[in-house]
Amino acid sequence: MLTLKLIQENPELVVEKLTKKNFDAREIMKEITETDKRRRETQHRLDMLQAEMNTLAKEIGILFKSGQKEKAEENKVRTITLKDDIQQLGNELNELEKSLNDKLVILPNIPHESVPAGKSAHDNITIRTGGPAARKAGETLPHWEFTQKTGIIDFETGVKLTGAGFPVYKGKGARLQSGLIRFFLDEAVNAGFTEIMPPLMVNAESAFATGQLPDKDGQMYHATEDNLYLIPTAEVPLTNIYRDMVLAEEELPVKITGYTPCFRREAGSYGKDVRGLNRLHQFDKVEIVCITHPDKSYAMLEEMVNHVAGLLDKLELTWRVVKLCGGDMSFTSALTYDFEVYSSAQDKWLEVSSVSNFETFQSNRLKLRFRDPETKKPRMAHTLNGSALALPRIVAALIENHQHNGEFILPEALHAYTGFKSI
RNA sequence: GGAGAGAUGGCAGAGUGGUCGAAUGCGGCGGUCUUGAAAACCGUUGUCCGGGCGACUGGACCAGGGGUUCGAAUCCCUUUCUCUCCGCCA
Repeated sequence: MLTLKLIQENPELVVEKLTKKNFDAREIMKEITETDKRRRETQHRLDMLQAEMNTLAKEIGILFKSGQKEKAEENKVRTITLKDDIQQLGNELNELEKSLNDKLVILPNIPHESVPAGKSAHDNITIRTGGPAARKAGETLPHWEFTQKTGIIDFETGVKLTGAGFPVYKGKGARLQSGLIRFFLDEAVNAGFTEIMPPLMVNAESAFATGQLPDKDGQMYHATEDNLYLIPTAEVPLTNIYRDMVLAEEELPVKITGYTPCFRREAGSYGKDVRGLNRLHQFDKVEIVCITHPDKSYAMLEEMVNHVAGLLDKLELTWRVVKLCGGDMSFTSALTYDFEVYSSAQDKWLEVSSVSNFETFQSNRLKLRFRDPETKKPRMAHTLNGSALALPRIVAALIENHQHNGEFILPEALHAYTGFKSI
């Protein structure tokens, strides 16, 4: 959520910057400005009435104490209309505030100035590449064939147990999963992140604070009986740890990591893009989350990008980093880098990580602040997060790029984690 | 799941209808003293929303929501959470 202050002080700038996200904010901004103006006026009138009421009540109290009952009763009569007015204005104010909030919540985050204009993924800009040269397309089996042949991932049984998109990992397939998770966690801890094991379900308040609600309602599994949501990413519980907090400046930057399964309904996506591991309802991911001083968030973003690049290098995958264009960025992000790895078997780039700076967009909803030592006042911190990494497509890419004569040879970095070198 | 008790400022803890944003202690910050520090003493000490160029000023906030009352931290209802006991259980 954008801060009201920014909107009040510079509405034209907000409109202009949001055009990069292909979001026409003119109409909504006009409404916000008007609603805000009315809200302030109403607040002011209400405050005055309440002040009057307070004095009156105080006077009545004094009159009663000094035994002037008749005079007190006289004053009481005057409070009746005041009370009505206060009630009515209070309702008006509530409605204005609600209406204002409903409008504010619709506005996406303002993109960083370096974000390229564009409509779709085609307009993203590749800024870095790494890893070995891509293999020739078609040399290897796609992962869904390889995993079926070797029996390490059983999609059919997943369907039997739960439904499509819930695979069962078996034997070396399961060992590969748990090994990768520990590998990613170790790497994150070595890079200074503190490991957290959060709950896998969150309440609506948490889902709202990180922006999943109301924007992505319907993408999360919802346990209606208890009104809890299965987390679509560890970002939700990890970031919400710091909801409603004022941190000391020395506590920054916060660097935390966590492994969780992630649950996504993925309503409406079918077809060949969802084949095999490409899109699942439940998948494993190690997430990294940072909270920084506003001046240091972009340096942190680079650090996170380097961390992910290091992981992909150790896994000996062919990767590239793209800077997302305005049209392809998420609602909440100010700047996002996507990592993609090349799969020769599928002959395409698979998105395996997304690293973003949200600046104060999440903090504002989270009420996540730090105390500025200069002013001694709370000030909003910046939040960032990234996948480091999401497993399924990494597994797909590993299998599809590291086959030699029908055998999947694991990258050396994983040997200690899996206890075997090939499948 | 059943019975009972409770939720107050950064923390501990008073306050059971009026002048209470809230005693007191601890902590924090500033100062006096000191070569420096400690101790002692003095002062200060939340957040949010309005109004004002500003000094300053109005309002809200005692877990959340609703109610009673001229007036609620205090009374009533309700939700959530915590604790104790019982039951169940990995």
